[in-house]
Amino acid sequence: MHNFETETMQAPPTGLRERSKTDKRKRIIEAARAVFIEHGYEAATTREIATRADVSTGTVFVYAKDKRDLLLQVVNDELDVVNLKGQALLERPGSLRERLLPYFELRYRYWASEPRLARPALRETSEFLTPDANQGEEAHRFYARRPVILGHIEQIVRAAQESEEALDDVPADQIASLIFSLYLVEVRRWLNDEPPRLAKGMERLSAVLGLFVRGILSPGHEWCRLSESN
Amino acid sequence: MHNFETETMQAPPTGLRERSKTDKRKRIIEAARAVFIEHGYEAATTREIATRADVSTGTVFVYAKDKRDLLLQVVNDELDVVNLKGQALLERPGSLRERLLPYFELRYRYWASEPRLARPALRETSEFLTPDANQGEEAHRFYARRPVILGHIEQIVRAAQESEEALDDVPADQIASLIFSLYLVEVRRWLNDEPPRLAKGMERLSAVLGLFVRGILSPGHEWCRLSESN
DNA sequence: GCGATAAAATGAGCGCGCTCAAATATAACT
DNA sequence: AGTTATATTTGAGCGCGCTCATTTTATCGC
Repeated sequence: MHNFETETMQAPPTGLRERSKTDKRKRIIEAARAVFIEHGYEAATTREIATRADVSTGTVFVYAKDKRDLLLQVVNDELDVVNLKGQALLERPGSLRERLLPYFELRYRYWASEPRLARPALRETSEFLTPDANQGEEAHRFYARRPVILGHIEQIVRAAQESEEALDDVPADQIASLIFSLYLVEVRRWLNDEPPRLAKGMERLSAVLGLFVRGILSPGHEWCRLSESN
Repeated sequence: MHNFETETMQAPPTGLRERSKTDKRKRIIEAARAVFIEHGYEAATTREIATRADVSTGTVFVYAKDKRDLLLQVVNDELDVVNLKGQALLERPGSLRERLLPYFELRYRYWASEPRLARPALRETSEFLTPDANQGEEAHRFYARRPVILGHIEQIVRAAQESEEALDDVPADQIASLIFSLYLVEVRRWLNDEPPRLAKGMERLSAVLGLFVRGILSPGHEWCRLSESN
């Protein structure tokens, strides 16, 4: 309580109030991250998160709608970074495989880095959400990334169509949507491995995508050199 | 006194105890079904289920490991029937599409009949779960159906390969697994519609499967007459 | 019939996620 | 500086899923 800060150097453009608010928010989601990883999402208690963030249990729910929202806040910022890196990757040229796999590998790498976060995040977050509004802001942030990702994949597919690697008698967005579906099922399946090995995951994803892609490749092109498709 | 039980037609293998046990089990899962449908899975309380089944709250958890287990008990019996009908369907001849779509339609029909049950059942039940043992008996029953379904699909695919409708340079089980993945994503997406319309669901599933199947069909064959592939 | 024994049902109670009336801290005004 | 108005925090408390020591009930040898 010995706060003699009245003498501070400059007029703070951000009032004390606002600053302590963002401080608190940061403390809370950092605490949440730590506790989720330490005990696992289900076993983690919001009371412990509150204690570690040095706030009361009530305050936690001022900054997050519910426990699930807390989890999504933890991953959302990190996933935004992943998406940015993914976007950067789009600049690089290459075959369908050479562009698609690194794009997904980025995501696999992130999920692998913290399976304790990844598993519940992908579980709590069910397929192609309800457009329902009763979901909370962070849930919307989470789902808002999907059209972005679909856009990226579509871009890659379209490029392949224009270079005539892929047939263009099917709209790129349909192809992108199907590829994304396969990605979704495969990450989920992979995350049940203990632990999820990146190489194994990419291998299986490549196999599945390769199998699909046969149907859209132009004659003479192939997904993968040799027959190491498995 | 007049204990002429020795005279009864047969030795009763079911004592009073066992009979009242199965009675109770039936009452409980019927109550669960009703309450889940009435309030939705999340909002339903085990206390209300207990009351309706005319047992104490504790008894509910003698017959079910937890709330989720209750849900799975409700759907498991019904899904076994669906699987049986699916198996019967395998007898019928036809093209890949003519055999695959009715097979999945059976499942769509079931899920559509009670979306209040379907949504949480497919949500609580995450992708290809951990083969972990800490899951409860009913969860295992649920997942044990997957290899069966995969087997059915594989059978259909293999038949198509043998009739030379489909190429046989890819193992049927890989194809089956991919088709099942697409089904999983599509039902989930469809179940977020309010309400889920069977026709719409089958249309989208057909479109997605059609897109995939291009890659495995023999030249001269097609998934779907005309270009009503959407 | 009547204890003895084992199986099954019970419900008070625990810790959880989450709420909200009240308390407290900050800002604004005179 | 004091007063009022507003934003923020608080924690007792609620209803939930679930447990387990205790009580109730069915079975069996006599």
